[in-house]
Amino acid sequence: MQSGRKSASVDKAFELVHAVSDAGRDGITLGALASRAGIAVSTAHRYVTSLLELGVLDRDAAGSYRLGVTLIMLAGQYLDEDGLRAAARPYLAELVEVSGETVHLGVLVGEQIVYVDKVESAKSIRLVSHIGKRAPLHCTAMGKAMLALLGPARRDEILSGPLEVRTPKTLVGNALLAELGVVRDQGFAIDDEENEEGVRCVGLAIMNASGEPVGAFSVSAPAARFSRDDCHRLAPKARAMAADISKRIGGRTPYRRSST
Amino acid sequence: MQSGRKSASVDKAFELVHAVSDAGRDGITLGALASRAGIAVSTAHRYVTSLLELGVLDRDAAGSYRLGVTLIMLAGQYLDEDGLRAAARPYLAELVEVSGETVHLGVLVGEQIVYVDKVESAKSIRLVSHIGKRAPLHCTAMGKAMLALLGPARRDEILSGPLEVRTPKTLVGNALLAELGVVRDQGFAIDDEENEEGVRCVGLAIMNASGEPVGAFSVSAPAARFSRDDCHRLAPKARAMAADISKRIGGRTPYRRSST
DNA sequence: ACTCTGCATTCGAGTTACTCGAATCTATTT
DNA sequence: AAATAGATTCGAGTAACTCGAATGCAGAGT
Repeated sequence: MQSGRKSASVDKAFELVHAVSDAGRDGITLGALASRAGIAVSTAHRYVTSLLELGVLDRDAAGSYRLGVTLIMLAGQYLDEDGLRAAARPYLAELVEVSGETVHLGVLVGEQIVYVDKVESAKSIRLVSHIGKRAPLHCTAMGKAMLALLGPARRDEILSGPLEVRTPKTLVGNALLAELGVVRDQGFAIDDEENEEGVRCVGLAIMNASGEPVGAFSVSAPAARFSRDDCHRLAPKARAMAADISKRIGGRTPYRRSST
Repeated sequence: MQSGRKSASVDKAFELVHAVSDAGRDGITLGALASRAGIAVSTAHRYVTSLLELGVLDRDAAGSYRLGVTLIMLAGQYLDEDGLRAAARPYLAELVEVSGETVHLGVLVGEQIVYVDKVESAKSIRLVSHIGKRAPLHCTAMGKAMLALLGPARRDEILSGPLEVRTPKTLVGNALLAELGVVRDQGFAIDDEENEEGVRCVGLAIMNASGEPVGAFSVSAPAARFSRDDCHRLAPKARAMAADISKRIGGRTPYRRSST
């Protein structure tokens, strides 16, 4: 095998980083790391040495490996430079104003949403959430808004995978498929306690120039004070925003096509 | 040259990532990237191919390279697992309550602070700030709080470097050194518009078991409504918190030693 | 319509820097 | 003091890397 077109070292290094990431709060030892990543201990050690020096990984008091602060710095840089985020910010802020609830911005990554921005409402009950957190597509407002606009092939590929039933109200199978039709028609998605009990959200997708959904935003609030009607009342304004944001990033207007 | 103790590939890959990070909002081309990192274009291409596939880098519409969302996911994971952050959270929240102003948590990385957490005040004038953002040590409340507790050798090393004068009130040279003495004595630092005009902060360091400052927290507010007296009024409570947080992460009580 | 220019991508020869298992070192536990 | 678990170093062998040059591709200029 001569020169492939990518770097095995880089791939393995990030496999290690992900292994550390997956290890969670307790960290992980070198040996465990090596076996998870499927490489020899001594090799893993070599990589880890570099990653430590770079600050991508870190060691805790017990000597276990953790993620390092370099990741935070890079992520901060990413957020500073993210065009979608910059374009969406003012709209999100306005949406918090009019709704009085917390607003999130997410991007589509593989079969998940990654939260990249959040504007919190002044109200006291804070929904715990993190920038960088991931969430599934099928049971969130942002996710369903994007799924509804995805090409049928890609969409079915995602829907055919295992879909976690997170609450009694989570939709899967044909019910979900039907729901996506409704989402496409009305131009927004409602997560009616499908992802987390007691939390209701409205979500809308943002499109790029090729007409693919690249991200979405949502308004989330405790179900007790945020009814389905509230969602519908918010929708016209939010739809105009989704169109504006999409235009700002050079994309198309979402929800303007008929599709299977 | 036989087996060194670290991986050249990993080092170079991250040099590329940093080069992309430094490139800023406009992204960067492969050629420019290669020359900045000091490697051949074809080699850079190989690395970049892997980094793209991993989502660490991304390409924009124009084909320029940008940072990718994988960094956000990893950073989110880091924040979830960060012990200091977990230990400090409740205190920071309480500090926002009592002060009514925005509170930040930062860690010491090299000669800079990296912000890892923020709890915003309800008040409307929002100080723009980002998790992941970096700030210098010599002209911030967090930075001075940590500098004051750093070993003299390390401290002088940092102070002897070039120190940016950011505002008319920024302290450098002997004035700064004297100020650090005051900080050590009183157990907290005040940034009196030294980093940014119109912004005043109180900062306190958090220590690890070896007695080194590993992080700090600060209360920041518009100078107009946050006087030096306000800072002093807040100090006793904040000092108790710094001690508690340090203890929680297995560290010593800060500001309890005499030093040069 | 054609060429030019800038950049991305592929290719192939040469060799560096990687990979692995085993040995050694270090720290913690019994 | 011995045992255990993990980190670190070593050395032989070779896979995967590096570089310059060639090729491919798209947009700008004439």
